[in-house]
Amino acid sequence: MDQLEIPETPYPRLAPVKTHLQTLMTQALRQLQAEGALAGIESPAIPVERSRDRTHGDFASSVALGLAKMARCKPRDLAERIVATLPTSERIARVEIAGPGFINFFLTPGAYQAVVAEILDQGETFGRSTFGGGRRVQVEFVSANPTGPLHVGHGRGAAFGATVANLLEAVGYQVHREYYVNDAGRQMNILAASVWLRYLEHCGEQLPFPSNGYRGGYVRDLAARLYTEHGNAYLVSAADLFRDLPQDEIRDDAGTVIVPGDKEAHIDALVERARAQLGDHRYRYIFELGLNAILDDIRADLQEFGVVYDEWYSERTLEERGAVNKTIQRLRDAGQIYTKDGALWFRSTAFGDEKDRVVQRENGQTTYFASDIAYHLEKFERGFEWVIDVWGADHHGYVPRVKGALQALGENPDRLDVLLVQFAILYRHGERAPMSTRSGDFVTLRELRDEVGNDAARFFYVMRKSEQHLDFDLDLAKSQSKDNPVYYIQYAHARVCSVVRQQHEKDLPRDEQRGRDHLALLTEPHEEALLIALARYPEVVEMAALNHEPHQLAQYLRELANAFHSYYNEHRVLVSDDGLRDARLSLSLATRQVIRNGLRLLGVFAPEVM
RNA sequence: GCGCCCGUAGCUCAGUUGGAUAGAGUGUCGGCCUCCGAAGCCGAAGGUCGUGGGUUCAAGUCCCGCCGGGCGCGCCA
Repeated sequence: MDQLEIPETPYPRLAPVKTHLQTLMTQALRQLQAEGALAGIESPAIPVERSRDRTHGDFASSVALGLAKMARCKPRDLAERIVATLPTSERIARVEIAGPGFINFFLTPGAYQAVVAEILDQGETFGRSTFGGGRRVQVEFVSANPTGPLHVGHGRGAAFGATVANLLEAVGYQVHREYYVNDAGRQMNILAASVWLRYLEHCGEQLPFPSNGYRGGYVRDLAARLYTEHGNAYLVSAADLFRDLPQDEIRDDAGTVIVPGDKEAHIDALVERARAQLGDHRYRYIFELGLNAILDDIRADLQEFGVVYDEWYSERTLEERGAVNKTIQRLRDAGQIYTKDGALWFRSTAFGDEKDRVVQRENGQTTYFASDIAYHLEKFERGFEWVIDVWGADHHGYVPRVKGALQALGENPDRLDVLLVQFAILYRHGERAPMSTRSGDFVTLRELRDEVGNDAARFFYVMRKSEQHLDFDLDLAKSQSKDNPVYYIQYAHARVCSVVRQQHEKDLPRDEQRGRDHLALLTEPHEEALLIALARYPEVVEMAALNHEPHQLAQYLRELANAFHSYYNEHRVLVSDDGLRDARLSLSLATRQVIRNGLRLLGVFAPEVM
């Protein structure tokens, strides 16, 4: 499993120029060692990074600062010796020592310009790498219970998970995208009961709708559909139905308890009653009706959002195979199960959890946790070397118990990474949009997509670090101006397309080879800045992928677009000189390619015209 | 109370895994279209990085204590 870990060295696999510099410095250090200096020092990882400040060159290394103590000399002196020993390279214009002992590298113009040809050669594969070596990683995300339509919170998990998956694929992992469908659990029974109760109301029955039932409008819609298609075939007396049930908990609109009760016991009993009164066949029909309608809606919603899955994994199939009971048995065999108060408990405290957890309730039902253990165990058994779960941050307390269970079963919990995504808060006209799941009054993902469009939604969702609360400004997402980063980036792409159209309209000849032959003419400061931005792309993709940080890519694309807009504003592409014109067209096309590649990873469309 | 996450420009956020003088966008103020799309560009102003210690050549970044905000702490999922 070691090979799956993100390498300890902060510089796992770097863009060609960086590795080139590292190689040169490694050679220099070896040379110094051969000469007797730096005795006893193991060849260290050599830090090289892009300089923040242009006066510090293009790349900087702090090796000398790190090794000075062991070498027992001043950092600047060590830097001097390394630089003096450094092999020459045509990609390096000059090397300087600065500050406390940094080694600053200044690249030759040719080293910048080469990236244009590289991008044009590689096309849509530019920025991809083989870092992952084809290892199989599973990314499970969204996995919302099919008890209602997706809301805006799920949307962030969808955009984030899909982008993380795309990024990992881009750096060479074999990615399996999966949605875990909770189609077996108690919540589904509650949905079925809710639909049926609304149906009874539709038939004219009076009844106290349970506090734990699903109240969304879609439940009534399903109930109405049941009535339209089957009339009174599912009608029973509501009075009989509710007789002698455990007292429900009743609250007023403000959420204050008016009548105390056990809402869980109430709803469970109600589900049982429903089953008994309807009989297996009719009950099953309503259950399936609700499940299928909602799941179809979720599937379509995500697909329209550009989120596609390799597999929709059914919890029910786990149960039907007996996997849940088998897993509990395995935990029991491992000595980690005990009985208390009639329930079965997993001793998760033995694995760092705060308290032990129930896997089977007193009434015999296995818990959500139990099937989740079975599911995660099965992920490993299916051959995934690395498993990533994307969860809402409110589930963070759940992490230790799942990892603990895996450990108890002899699996390595480090093979599971749980990425937590904070909620998104919608703002409209500077005001917080109401968002309450309790009453069923929430903004759905579909409503959001309809309002701001898929592109803006995808981009805004991943614009911020996932563990950061997201303020989603609806008005900004809809605006078509530079204020809106999505339009800003897309506009840069469309602009290049427009230049190409102009070139055709003006009948200006273009020769790709001539463009490549004249890349050396790209020496304007704006051109240099753009070339550097383009060269950074593979590094950005790699860092974004390995750290699970799509926002890095989003941020980068804005910077790249800015570099292009600035250049475009300052210089004409379609100049009369053939060589310069073709070189600038090549640069523009390379920019378009990178924007397109980056947006694709984010699931955002790259338009030719806007 | 305990645990996890977050405190960086008026606002929304980055900050290259510990590097050099902390950066963008937005907002405010001021400039740029006879010229490839002004859905754009350029400039100015704006900071005790919540706070107090510690670690070291070097801390916004790592450790500890406070302060403030969010979430979690069910035989719910």
